[in-house]
Amino acid sequence: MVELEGRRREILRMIIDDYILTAEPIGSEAVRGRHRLGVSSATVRNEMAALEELGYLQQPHPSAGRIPTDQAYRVYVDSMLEEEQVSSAERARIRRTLAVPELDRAVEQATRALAVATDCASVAAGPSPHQQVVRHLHLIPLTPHRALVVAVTDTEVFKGQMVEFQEATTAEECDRLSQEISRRITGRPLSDLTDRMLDKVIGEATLYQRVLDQVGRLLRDQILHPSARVHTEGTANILKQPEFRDVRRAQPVLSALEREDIVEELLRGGLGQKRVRVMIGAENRREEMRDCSVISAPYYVGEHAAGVLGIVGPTRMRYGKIIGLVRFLAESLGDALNQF
Amino acid sequence: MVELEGRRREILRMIIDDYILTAEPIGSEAVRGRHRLGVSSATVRNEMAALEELGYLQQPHPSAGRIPTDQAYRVYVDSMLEEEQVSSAERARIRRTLAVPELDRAVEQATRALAVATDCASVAAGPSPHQQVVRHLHLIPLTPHRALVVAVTDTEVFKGQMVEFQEATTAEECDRLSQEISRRITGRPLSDLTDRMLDKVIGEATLYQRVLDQVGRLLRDQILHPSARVHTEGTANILKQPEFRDVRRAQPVLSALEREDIVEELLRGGLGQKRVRVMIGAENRREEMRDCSVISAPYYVGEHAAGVLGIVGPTRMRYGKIIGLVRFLAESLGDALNQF
DNA sequence: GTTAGCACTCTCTGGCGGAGAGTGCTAACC
DNA sequence: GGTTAGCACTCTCCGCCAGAGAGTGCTAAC
Repeated sequence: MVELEGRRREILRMIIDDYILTAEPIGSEAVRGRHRLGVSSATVRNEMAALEELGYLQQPHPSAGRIPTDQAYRVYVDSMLEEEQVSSAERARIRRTLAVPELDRAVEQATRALAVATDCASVAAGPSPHQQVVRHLHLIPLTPHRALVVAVTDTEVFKGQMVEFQEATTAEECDRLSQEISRRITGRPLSDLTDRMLDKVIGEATLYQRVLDQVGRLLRDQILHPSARVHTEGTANILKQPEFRDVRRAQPVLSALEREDIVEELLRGGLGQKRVRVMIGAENRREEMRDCSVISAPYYVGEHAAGVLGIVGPTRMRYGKIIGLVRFLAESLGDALNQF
Repeated sequence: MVELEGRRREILRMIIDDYILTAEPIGSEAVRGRHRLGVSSATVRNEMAALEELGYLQQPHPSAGRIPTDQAYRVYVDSMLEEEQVSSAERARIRRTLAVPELDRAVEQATRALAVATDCASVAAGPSPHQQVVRHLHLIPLTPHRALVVAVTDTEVFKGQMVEFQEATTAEECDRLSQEISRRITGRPLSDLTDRMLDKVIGEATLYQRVLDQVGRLLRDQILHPSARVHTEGTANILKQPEFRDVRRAQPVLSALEREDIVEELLRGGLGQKRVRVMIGAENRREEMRDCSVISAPYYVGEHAAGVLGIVGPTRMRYGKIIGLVRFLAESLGDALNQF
């Protein structure tokens, strides 16, 4: 990729800025007129032709203005962006909504706030399962044949599931069993908890084989299996964008956003990143998302990235504003969670 | 409303049947041709004019065919419908997906199955909160200052929330407190659990005032507050319907379906109904839903209606097939839940 | 009561022409 | 050499029109 310098670079920036606001192809005269450029439209035209040659611009049809390519958005985001600060009024408002006593709900609130503020679909993934450690595991006896098993991880997520005893079991037996399982499972990262390991734990208490199976299922399905940890909000916002006025374009995107596995896949990469990550158009692996950008950021609990949140919108989006918002929400959510 | 008899009634039925399949206005010639009617198109025209006069048909524009009104769908559903049976292969397939060990997930699976089978948006509301009784309430000590409170209702729903102690509390104290609260709250319908009642319970244990506040919040916000109990699936299916090819028509519907309070409101009435309820077009109170029909049915756990599930689709939908499916899924979900 | 026939109305489609927007190219200019 | 004015060219968009097609309501005859 060729480095852009001086005026040419400025012109590209103007075109992207204008296109983001208007969603209309930008012509040479519009560039010269709206911004006080000391050159004629013919000169701008020459530059624009060069920018097209370099792969930064494209024409929807031969005599229309130009629109930015994914590559243009890429340099725009990487080196032309003025990240907008979130207004202090909005900061305060958002912080208040995050003051809820539970991780899941705080994440949900953050997702919602993001959807409202950006007019995009907003997504979040909860704690990355493989780094989690089960801190507590309790069996709560309900009837002689039923109990509720509750597991709490180090990131304060808890999950429960009903388990059934084959034989009647007293509350005391249940307590004992609870402690027994707890002793072997807690403090150990869930990523270690392969089926084999679980079998070993189970082997020593064959009487409660079935209960242990069920506990294992809880851990695997509800805590390890990450899809249940995805939040999505504001997908209908996608329809407000002019590029998705055509239902046939919008439908695949909305369908994809309904699938937790796809959302999880979109966000997964963001966890490794230190800060805000921007995936533009075809940079997203998913075919359905080739007209969309995904902006995501991990949120931290203590030192480790507990999860990711972000937005999905058209590639033509207000990157400056939205990156600022995603960054702020990731930080705020982290702050809120750290208060636990 | 005038009773419809004989041929006129048959013609209306044909028009509705055809329109449901084609989504195109139906003309007199089409009615005569597709079904072997022993009369000419002129006669059909006379009948159609009468049906329009009576409010059953309308013309999108003066020289188009006719389409059914909400009123037409109403008599269609009430008295012309052959409810389609769900194929035994599909019955088996759906029953398998519902065999999960937990109410919430069974409801989720049922909603998903419904969305896939009907190509409509599918919604469900969990157990009606006011009829619920808390059966078990446990405090699980995590640290000296934190515990997880878990409540289990008679419909096997459980919810948890973190609570904080102002002063360090031992596991034994925590257990004692747990039993104390449990004794006073369990077995009592949640609808009795007004703020005043809660205060009375709390009054006797002022030391743990704050914990009790938090327990109260759990019960009110998570179990009483029904919005968290709404599932929605397949909203993007709405976009597949030709009547929603125009984004401006689809957007309000999708936005409404994203709001849990609206979905809950749509379903609420269905709980009282003994069986399948069909709300057609403007029969729905919500302005956004005037182009949609909602078909819902309560599912039973034992003798009492535990929740409602159903679909939202265009008024032009295959009522026969979908009513059959909703009925079957409500029954199957009830069966699945009764096995607990 | 039913039907054939017909005039009427409306939509839909394709073609056409002009306006408008934007371009690339060329030649002149600094 | 970079810049610019001018111009021909291309393409979309819009309104217009005409013809085809669909469907109707009305009338008069059966």
